[in-house]
Amino acid sequence: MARRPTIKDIARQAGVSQSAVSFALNDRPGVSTDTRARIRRVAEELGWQPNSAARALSGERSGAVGLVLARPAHTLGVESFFLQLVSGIQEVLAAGRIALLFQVVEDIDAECAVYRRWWAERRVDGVLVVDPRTRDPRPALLEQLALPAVLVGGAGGGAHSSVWADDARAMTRILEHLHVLGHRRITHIAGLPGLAHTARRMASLRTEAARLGLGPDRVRSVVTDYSDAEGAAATRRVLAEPEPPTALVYDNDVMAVAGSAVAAELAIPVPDRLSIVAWDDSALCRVTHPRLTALVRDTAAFGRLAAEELLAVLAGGPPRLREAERPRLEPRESTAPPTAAY
Amino acid sequence: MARRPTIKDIARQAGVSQSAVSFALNDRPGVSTDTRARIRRVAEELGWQPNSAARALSGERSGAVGLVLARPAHTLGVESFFLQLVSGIQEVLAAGRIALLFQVVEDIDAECAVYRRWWAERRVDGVLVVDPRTRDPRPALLEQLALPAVLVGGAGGGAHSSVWADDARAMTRILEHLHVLGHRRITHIAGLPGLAHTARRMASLRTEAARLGLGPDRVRSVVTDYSDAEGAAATRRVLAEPEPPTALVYDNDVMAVAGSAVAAELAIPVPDRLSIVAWDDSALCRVTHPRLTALVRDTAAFGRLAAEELLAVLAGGPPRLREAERPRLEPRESTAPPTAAY
DNA sequence: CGGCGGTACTTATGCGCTTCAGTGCCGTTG
DNA sequence: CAACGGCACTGAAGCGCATAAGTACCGCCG
Repeated sequence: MARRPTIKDIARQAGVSQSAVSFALNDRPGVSTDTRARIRRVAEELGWQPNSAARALSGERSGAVGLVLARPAHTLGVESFFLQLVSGIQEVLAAGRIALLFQVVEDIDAECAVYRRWWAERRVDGVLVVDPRTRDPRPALLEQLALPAVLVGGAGGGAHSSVWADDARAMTRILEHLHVLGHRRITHIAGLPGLAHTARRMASLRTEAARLGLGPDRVRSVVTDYSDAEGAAATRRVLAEPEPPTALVYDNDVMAVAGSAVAAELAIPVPDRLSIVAWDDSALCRVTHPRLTALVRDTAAFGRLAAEELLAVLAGGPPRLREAERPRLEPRESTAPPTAAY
Repeated sequence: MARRPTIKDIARQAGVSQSAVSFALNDRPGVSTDTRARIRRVAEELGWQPNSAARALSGERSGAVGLVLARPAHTLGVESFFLQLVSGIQEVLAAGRIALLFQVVEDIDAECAVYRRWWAERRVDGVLVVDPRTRDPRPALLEQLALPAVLVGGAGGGAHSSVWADDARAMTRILEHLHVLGHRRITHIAGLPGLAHTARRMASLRTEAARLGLGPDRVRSVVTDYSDAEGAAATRRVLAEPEPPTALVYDNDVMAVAGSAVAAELAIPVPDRLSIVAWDDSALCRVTHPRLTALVRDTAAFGRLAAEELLAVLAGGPPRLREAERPRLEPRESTAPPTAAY
């Protein structure tokens, strides 16, 4: 591998000491404008870039942050959420020349092990924690390790910053949409019950249903693991009931599409006899026939917000609770008034 | 942040010098079995882990490899391929305590810039290059930088190792399946024409069609950008022709699902009047109705193979061409003999 | 019994950078 | 005019580890 220039090379060529170079390149006082410019020029010419290891070693900053995704292999990858999120995160990180360490593991214990290792190896300056849970061991661990973190989708509170979306309000919005159309029997096909946002959505569903005068016999949640298989199974189950719901709200796009396939298979017309709403929009919702009404969020923006907040925390900022842009309901062909005939 | 133990701490506590500790922990000769065991025990007790920056600085190894994904934002995330691949990659890397730097960028120029930066900053020891192209600037760049690399899905040749899947054979298999069923007018909805594997598939399609005595008027490829939108558009276009194909082969699952939705919309029964095959299986292929016949590959295994090869290259091994497990065609309800009536 | 080779260590140096404690110089001030 | 403070810069130490170059000791042989 070709030898890469160091500040020593720059110092020699510019006729100054190494520390002058370091000062100049890091915008620190103690170097005259002329000298600074000269040093900058030489650095440019030589194509110098700081050696991240050396910088990390002396500066106590690794210049990298971590993100670990704990998902059993079979639920991996059909969701559009993550790559979008990561894409947004990196727009912000790249500007600050921060690298992203990414790891996918099987479960939350492995995730904790990764944090410990990253901490011990000083690999990362901070982490983005996704999929916050109702009973979550991670914040305590990270606090103990004093590893800066931002909870992506967290509810706030505790020592860490959170960025969050207003799930409660979004759920209210969806229910309102369905209620106005005339639906009175609505089932929410929820995701993993342990996840904080699932709990928030379920709670909001109950509250809002009560407000509309609809009891748990008419509006309720059933939980799944987010996979297409469980989404389909849950759909089959509720549609087989004597008084099936006239509308289904799915916690992600994959389950919504799976559910819509089940309806097709059972020859239940959508939206005439069954309305379908997907939480999170993606190409999937537009490739089904009919296309699915979906709750649209700007996931990349969410990622940007999370990354910005992590940078703020790394810069010494206080923990904050930051709300993402409000999601928007995009009505498509899969929701309509329930036909009286059914 | 709590102070993390260093080899100095271990040395003090074990009553030996720092180098003895280094030797002991790195399985190098020059330390007695007893001392080695004692040092190991102390290290264990203190929960010591090597500081990656220090190791990188003195050892010239960063202990990390990189993967960059160049995709325009809108085509991101609906495919199951990547997270599966990454998941497989990490199974192998985690065992060797290698971290993965992951970056998603807009295009290949940005990707090259990332390689340059990683190289200059000594962030990574090597990279995994995905989506090889027919005219690809990346191998030359990486060779110039002397950055070890493995081409994931490459065709071999040149200075780098490749891991690849036998696309030609898989295409032959698909055509054979359709031909046996009686299909004579077949259209391949291909992905991005610049990608090497797309080119391989298209070439194989031509060769095999010729062998079966089917000219380009009956069997051909049309190119897209892999997105659901273009997949749908292409489907609409070819189905509107006077003599539409009786079978469509899609280069990914997303387009196959989009295409199947178009068929539903046009009230073209699948598989009676139109057979559909998806290249790459995922939950998507199982949530449509009918479920899609798909070319199943073990993508995680592909990732493992790629990571293993990269480790081999980093260990000084010669460039090799390694073939992944053969893909398998999984017939489902979307393929059947074309009904004579149509 | 001197020398020799091997084992089991220690000491010292360096990786590339940051940073702190100087040093020399100049202009200002009482 | 001596004392002083500030500026522009240098020198050196140190981050945690790897490693080359010693050193001390032991057993063995001629």
